Amino acid sequence: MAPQLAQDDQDHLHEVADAVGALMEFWGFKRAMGRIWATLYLEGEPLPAAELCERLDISTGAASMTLADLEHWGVVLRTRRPGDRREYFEAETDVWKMVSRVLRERELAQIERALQVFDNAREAIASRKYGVVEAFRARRKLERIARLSDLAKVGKSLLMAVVQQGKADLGPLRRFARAGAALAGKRRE
Amino acid sequence: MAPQLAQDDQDHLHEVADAVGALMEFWGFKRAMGRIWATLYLEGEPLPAAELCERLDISTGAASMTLADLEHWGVVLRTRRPGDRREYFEAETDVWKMVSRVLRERELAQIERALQVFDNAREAIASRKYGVVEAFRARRKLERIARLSDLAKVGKSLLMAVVQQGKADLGPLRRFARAGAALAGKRRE
DNA sequence: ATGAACTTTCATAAGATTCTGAAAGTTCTG
DNA sequence: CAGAACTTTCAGAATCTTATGAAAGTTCAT
Repeated sequence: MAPQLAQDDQDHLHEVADAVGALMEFWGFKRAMGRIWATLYLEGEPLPAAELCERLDISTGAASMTLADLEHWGVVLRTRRPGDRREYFEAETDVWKMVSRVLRERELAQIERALQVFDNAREAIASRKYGVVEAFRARRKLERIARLSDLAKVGKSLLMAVVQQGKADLGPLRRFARAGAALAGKRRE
Repeated sequence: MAPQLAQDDQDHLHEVADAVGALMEFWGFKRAMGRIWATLYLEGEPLPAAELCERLDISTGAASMTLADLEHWGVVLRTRRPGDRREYFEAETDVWKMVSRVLRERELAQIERALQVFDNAREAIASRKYGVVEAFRARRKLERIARLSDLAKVGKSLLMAVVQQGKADLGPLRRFARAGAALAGKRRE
């Protein structure tokens, strides 16, 4: 009803889309990805690209490319309607699926890469003979690289655990989350 | 011993510094921050800025600014030596302290901001009267924003739990980490 | 106080990323 | 199969980020 009363809603929805955009940008994606996905997600029904261009004030080119990215990450899917030449886009609604995929494919890969380098370096340093003076420093370097490895492994395991839990069900994760919240002493909501 | 035999070591250390730089960049910091911190961390003893400029091939300006950043994040500290006019820089060695501070001050803040927006929007939409047709869509939007909130809250609680655990001791976290690793079924190391 | 030794600042350059929009490419309908 | 309706591509523009290095600012031994 009252199409111009709904303007307020539009504003808020737009803000939500921007917030998601900011989060995504923070996560190393393009801001536009978050904005488009959120818009589709909130809409709940497939929208044509032109509609997104208008709502988000982006060019057709940007929309096309960004939608391709989103599709590639499996968070938006493309559908057609009989008798309509346009393509419609719909948001993947299983948010956890999206997040865990990113964790798996991006964060984990990043950590893995670093671990590789750490191990290489450790091996190389360990397998060399040093004079008495250098030996001390070399030992310290080894020890510190080992600690970096440890940290990376903790991170890796955390990620794996989170992804694994979430794969089966969001439930267990929620429990963990609640425990954490209680621990840290939160207030409202 | 054999200063040019040590070249290999230098290469590996440089790689480690770059790996840390990449991780930090991935986390939304400047790559140079990671490179400098790692160099100092591996060195184990305070180094003057000029040394860093040379080793990492960066300008004095970049070194100065980046070191200021690192200092601001509390991951590098600045010391002086009697009879030496230069300032020496040393890496904070409590890596966990660094990470948890970032989690607390940055990631958490980011999530908090988004939660705020989500709640605002929910309230605004909920407190409006809709016609029968719009009511359906509004309800769906509400429901979806709520789910975004849920996810953000899970993330927030995870972060808080991790930070909290780590504050007391890295030990508990390690246990969690191992559990996760076992769950996910890893192989070597 | 002076000035040599360092450090910080900041305008400008360099580099990287993202956006635009028109041209080229597709895909349907009639 | 012609052409209208859309979509993709991509070279260039705009924007954002990071680096440079010379000038200005400090600090300290004398």
